[in-house]
Amino acid sequence: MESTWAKRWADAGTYHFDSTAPRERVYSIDTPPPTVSGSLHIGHVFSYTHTDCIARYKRMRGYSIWYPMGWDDNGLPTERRAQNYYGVRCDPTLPYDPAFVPPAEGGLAKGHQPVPVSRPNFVALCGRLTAEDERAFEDIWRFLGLSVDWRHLYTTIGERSRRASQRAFLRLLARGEAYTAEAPTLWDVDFRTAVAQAELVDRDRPGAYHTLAFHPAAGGDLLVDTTRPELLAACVAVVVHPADPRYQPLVGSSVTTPLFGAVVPVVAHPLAQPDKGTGAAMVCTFGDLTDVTWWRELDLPVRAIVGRDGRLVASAPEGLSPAGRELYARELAGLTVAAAQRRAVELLQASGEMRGEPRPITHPVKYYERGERPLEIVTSRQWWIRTLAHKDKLIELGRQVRWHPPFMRARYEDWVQGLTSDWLVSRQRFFGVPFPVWYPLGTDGQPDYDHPLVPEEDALPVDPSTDVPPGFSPAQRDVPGGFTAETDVMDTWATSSLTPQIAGGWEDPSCGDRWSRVFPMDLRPQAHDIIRTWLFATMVRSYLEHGCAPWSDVAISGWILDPDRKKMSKSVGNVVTPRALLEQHGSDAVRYWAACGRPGADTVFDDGQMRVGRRLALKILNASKFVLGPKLWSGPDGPAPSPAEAAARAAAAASSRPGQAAEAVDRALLASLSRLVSECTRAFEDYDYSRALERTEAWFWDFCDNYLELTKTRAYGELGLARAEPARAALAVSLSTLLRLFAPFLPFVTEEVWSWWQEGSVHRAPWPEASDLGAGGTSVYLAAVELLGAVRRAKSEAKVGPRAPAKRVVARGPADWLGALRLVQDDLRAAQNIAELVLEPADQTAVEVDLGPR
RNA sequence: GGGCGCUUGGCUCAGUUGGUUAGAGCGCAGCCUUCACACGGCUGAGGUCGGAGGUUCGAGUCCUCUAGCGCCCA
Repeated sequence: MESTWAKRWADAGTYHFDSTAPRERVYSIDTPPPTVSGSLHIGHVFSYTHTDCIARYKRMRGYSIWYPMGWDDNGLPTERRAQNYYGVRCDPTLPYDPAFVPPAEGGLAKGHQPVPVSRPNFVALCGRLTAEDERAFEDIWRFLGLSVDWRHLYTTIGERSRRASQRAFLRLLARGEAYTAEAPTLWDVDFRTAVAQAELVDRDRPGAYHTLAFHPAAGGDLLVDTTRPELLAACVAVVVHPADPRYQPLVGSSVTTPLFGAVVPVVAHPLAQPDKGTGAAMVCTFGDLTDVTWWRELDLPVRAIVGRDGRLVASAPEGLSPAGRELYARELAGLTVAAAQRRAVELLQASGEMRGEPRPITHPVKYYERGERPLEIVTSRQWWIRTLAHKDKLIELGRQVRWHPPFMRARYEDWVQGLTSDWLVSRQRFFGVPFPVWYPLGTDGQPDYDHPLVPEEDALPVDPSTDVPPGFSPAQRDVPGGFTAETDVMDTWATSSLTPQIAGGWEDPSCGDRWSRVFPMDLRPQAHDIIRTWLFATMVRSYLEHGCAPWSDVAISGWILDPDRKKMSKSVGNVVTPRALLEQHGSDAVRYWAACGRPGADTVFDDGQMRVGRRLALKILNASKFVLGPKLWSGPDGPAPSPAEAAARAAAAASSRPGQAAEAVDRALLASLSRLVSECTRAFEDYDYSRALERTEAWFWDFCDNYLELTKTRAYGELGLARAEPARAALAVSLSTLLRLFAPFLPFVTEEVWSWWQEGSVHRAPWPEASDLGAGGTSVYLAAVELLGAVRRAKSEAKVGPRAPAKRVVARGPADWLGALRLVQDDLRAAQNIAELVLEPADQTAVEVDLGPR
């Protein structure tokens, strides 16, 4: 069923966006592009189903739905796979080679060295590698029934993305919102790249305090505790708390560092913690982020000793004594940080300037979220986008957005409030969008970073390693008086933060005026773990480029937990692949499970719930067979009509409105249905799809158990055609309504049934209107259900079947209840095979069932 | 350390602005098979809502404190 309908929907363009719809009739979704490395997992199915339910609802409400799909192929995971798969190594200084053939497909043989390739070549290889995964992803999405308009597929490394990223960057540059600066930068020595604040994680790690003796001019010792004695040569100050009485006399004086003989000031700063170690800390450039703060706020010099390779640099920094410089060069230069620490401790112990043994502690250390070694801080030239200056505005825009669930906004605000630096967007990687920038070279061959050369917007996208800046010739590359290319690429978030612009066709003539019809968008669905990255970054870009929030609503989905309540993730190895599940249970069933997950709530993976979904889908199929069955639609002359004729009669009945001629119970049923429609509509408007599903499901089950059983005899015509017709109409109207209420959740079974008797796709059918179903009370129906239940209970206790005759049933109760029952008594007697139904006034409601002799 | 969320029958969860005997599904038990459905149906047992205190005529539903779990940020 899945493949059949997926193909028909594609052929018919059922989910196509109408690019002529005015903005107020458009509902636009900023779809999260899944990362194309490996495979989708069940968590993707979960959250994308939520979005699809919303999209389908809005479509039925008459909106033209902007619902593109994207693939996030830009980034480190793909880069690593491509290196291994093709046996290449990217060298961004090389020019493009159109005839390049990679040395391997599927991994390099042992002993062969990777071949260096230019960045454009490397990017092309990454594209080849991801193309296959992307096909598999699309397959699964279609099989799941996402109502995506596949004509608007985008990728985050594709030409459109590169053009949009570069254009947006150039505009930021022109407005001064993007800038380069030589600044302390968190650096991963394994990946050899800078890392932004949003990509940091704290991990607990063993360390040790070392107590070092610094030497005040006045004599004696100033004891300083440090976890990083290897950075002693980079020490530029000793810092103490301003209110710490122990060190008051020393503040403002100078001390000499152990081993290296540098003279450094003793300074006061509130970030020094009196209760930590001796209360005096050494400031190094740079051991951690606090050092950076001290360095900046106290206006200290730079003595950098850790290089980008994670080893101590060859030459000692300024400021050391001659003996200190020599010691550094002889003993420490070239060592890794870890080796340098061991050596430094030996040297300090030998000189007597370390007191006691190291005291082990466990403390949080900053890591790159993908990294395996603690980050170092190096000073380097990087590109930044201003965020600190816009914090207030960003928080205000966050408040303009409706969050689902609302408390998720706190995550965003906390993050924005806690920002301590602008957004670092340079990455020293290869598979990404290059900065569209070159630098002029002076006659001395030195680049002038303050006056970057930029391309015309018409020329985008460019790769500065191959393309040439305006007014220069290729021969001037890297020669004095010529130019040199920026070799860095942008952070992947700098591209994916532009998903509305990329997909929506911002400043893209080939997309016509689409942009003005889809932006600002209506919905950003995403998971809560990337609020600080993707959501935040998108907000920044939208604010800086358009001055507004990029969407009106944000729907945050939860995670999938395995039965032990652990988050399912690839690294833990507890993921379930979706394909097998979809085939085993059916897409509708898996979607049912997903849609049961409340917005924002982490949800346990539960295939029992999928079985329930499958049963529901099957029940819909069977109930529909009954309602549309020829036997139900026979005319006065007896024989059942053809299936086609029955379908036509049912369709005609479904479009009828409940008239006064209808029996009371039929009107009551439709009134109940009307309330259901109101409730579901309200729930969907509030993005509470799971409530809509839950209510519809409960109503449907009651409809099958009670109304169907109650009116079956009458609907079959056994009480005459005149009394059959209103029941048949109520059945047809209910089915039509239910199919549409279920359609966002169970697109396949509802479409299948819809096709039996209706024109067009149920997914383009109008969402039901409560007012079409009549008003009025439901008490007749409720009374009937109550009596039905009582008789069933009696039969169950007597262990007889539901069709077993009941000799006499006495219903006692208040007059209005009895009055209600009187209006359905024929149906009741038929449904439960009751010979004699007696209604007796009483204060208390009670039902007495006499099944007769057996 | 700060913030957010969760804690309702064996399991997974609903309980909307506080209001009569706390709901559902799964699981469990019993029963029922031609007439839409055994990839089924009906009926039933089972909780006093993490703990303590408070507001109120009345609290799972509001307030305070507290415990456990989870997530985010330090």
